[in-house]
Amino acid sequence: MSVPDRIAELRRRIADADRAYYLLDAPTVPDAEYDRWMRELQGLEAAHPALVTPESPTQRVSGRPSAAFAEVRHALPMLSLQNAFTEAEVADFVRRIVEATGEARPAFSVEPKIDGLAVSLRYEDGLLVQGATRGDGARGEDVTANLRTLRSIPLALRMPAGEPPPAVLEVRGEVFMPKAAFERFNAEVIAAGGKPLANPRNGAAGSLRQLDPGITAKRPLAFFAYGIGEVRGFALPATHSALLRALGALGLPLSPEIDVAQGLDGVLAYHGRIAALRDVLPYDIDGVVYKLDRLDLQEKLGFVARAPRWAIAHKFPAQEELTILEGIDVQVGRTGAITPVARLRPVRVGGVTVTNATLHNADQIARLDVRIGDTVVVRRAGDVIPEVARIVPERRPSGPDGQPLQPPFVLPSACPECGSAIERPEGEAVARCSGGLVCPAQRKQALLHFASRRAMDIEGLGERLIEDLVDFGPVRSVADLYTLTLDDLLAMKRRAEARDGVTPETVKQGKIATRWAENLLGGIDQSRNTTLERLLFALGIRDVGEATAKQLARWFGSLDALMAADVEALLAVPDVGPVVSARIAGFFAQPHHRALVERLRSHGVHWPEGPPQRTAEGPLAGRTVVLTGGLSAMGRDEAGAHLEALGAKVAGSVSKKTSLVVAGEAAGSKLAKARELGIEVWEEATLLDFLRRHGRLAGP
DNA sequence: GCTCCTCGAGTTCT
DNA sequence: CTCGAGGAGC
Repeated sequence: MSVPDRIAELRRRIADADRAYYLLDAPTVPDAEYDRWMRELQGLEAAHPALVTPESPTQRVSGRPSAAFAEVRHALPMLSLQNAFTEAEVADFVRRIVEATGEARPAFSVEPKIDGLAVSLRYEDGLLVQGATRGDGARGEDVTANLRTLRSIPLALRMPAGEPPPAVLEVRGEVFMPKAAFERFNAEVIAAGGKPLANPRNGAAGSLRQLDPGITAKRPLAFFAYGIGEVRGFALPATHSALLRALGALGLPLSPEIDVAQGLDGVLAYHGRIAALRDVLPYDIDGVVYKLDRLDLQEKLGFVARAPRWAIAHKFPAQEELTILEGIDVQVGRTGAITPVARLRPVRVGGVTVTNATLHNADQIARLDVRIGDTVVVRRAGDVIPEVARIVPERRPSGPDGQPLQPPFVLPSACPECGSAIERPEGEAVARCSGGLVCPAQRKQALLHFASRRAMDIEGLGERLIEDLVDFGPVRSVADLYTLTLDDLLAMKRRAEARDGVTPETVKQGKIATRWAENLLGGIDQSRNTTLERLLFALGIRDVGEATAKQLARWFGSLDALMAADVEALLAVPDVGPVVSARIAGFFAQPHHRALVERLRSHGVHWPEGPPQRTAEGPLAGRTVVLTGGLSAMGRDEAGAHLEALGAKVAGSVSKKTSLVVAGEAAGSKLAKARELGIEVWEEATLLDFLRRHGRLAGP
């Protein structure tokens, strides 16, 4: 056998073995044999460098660490999917498809929704030339070198003999870390004294973003294909399921659970079947995906705001786990609100480790009847925030008499931070510390709020620094921030470090260590230049949030006009009723609040003032707009500011009164609601076009 | 007085 | 995101 033939044979055997091992999970050759082939191939290639090709299995690790990842523009955007959490939502989805297509019982290509990260593989003339992350859907990162190290990703498409490869074939799919491989990998890392990966999903994402492909190569990653992007010179079959089979024939790995289901009952049965398999599947999933099978019908249905109308992700209900409630702490908020927080024995729920969960208030504790030591069900609801769903009464620790060891939990009657009485007004759910700004916790929260991005936006002033400023520095009220000197800050730092028993870095390192203090002073200085609405919000008047502050600023135009307004004048402001109006008037009636405002002014805090603006003007006057999802060209705030400048009222939630919804990337429940109510929806491009036409944006 | 809309406030983890 | 409660309209 000639050397080129032998090389070709070895490459084919290795590729087949890779496929069997990673895709079919059924090794066909012993590891030793595989290693022998690989070594032989490496030897032959070393002796005949001219025969080395990029798609040879020896070339998976290119070895050259890239400095950073280049940006890749996807030829066709990588789409997001609508989500459904209930059978009713799926029924709606199927009904819409039935109505739009006239098919009584449409066929769906169905697959598990793998919890990994989406990538796009670009094959040109049959060879893998580029691999990219999803990014924002339009642009991702070039991670070709890293993806090449995945043994389940073919470097070259396996074409049937005599058939030419497609000129371009972009394959979309999911990179993930199989559960068993994740456990094995972490066990090894821990044994070696390293830091384990948090969960398979993050492990996969982190591995792909390694600058050194050599590291990625050591991570047990796998890939499943689920769709395509740009295609040239490749005859598309009639259905999505046939397309997937075709990808499989080209050597691309597919989830073995892929199937075809007919109609609503079919997809729901599939959902049930996969949910039952969830724990035994070798990879993490968070739901299943239904795609209308016929490609011609897919095209007919089209897209809404970057999500196809012909596909939906049917998510599994929030995951629940059992753990032990080790204690209940109480936190004091900016308004004095007392919030009980459950301290939990750390538990992994839906991919993240949960140690805290809010218990909201005393009513919630009573409703749940949680006691320290109880076994509780922790759930990650609404995708993110963990909550204690219920307790497991059978597991409550009890004494020999059968009585619970722990009494029911009662909120303390004195504030843990300042000792002031905790009061709960009749009929209200929240209890509050009565200490006001005497309470250090409230003072710190007030400062944090004042400095926050949406208020005065003081860069460099975070939670940690505020702790020290209040405990060891001269800061008692927000106005004190504007008289701070470098010496104050360094003295404060020394005291804080002395308490912590740290060698004073300020002394040790001299000038370098003053950098943070200079940055903070710079941040404070910049915040002097602000707007009336930011200042009003920053003052932290109860029930005056961003929206109300904006209304007040517009209505009165100047701070003096607002401060001079009585309860009656305030009632005339939109969205201000008796409660809020009394709070505002009450706030400014207090001499120390008036003095605070004067101090801020005299220390250079300033903002533009103007005449009252009590009516909206512009092309969007009278329209209420809601922004949802992520925009790529600008932030949501920025878009909102543009819309307001054109006369729109920008609201936070969708209702009958909403006249327009702008849906960006990964828009969720608000978009769904807008559709349900039949409200006009714009995608980002429409918005940008509109802004351009009204002179809010330059260029095309 | 009832009901629907909004807004405010608080929260978790990476 | 969710809950509670204020505002506004009927």
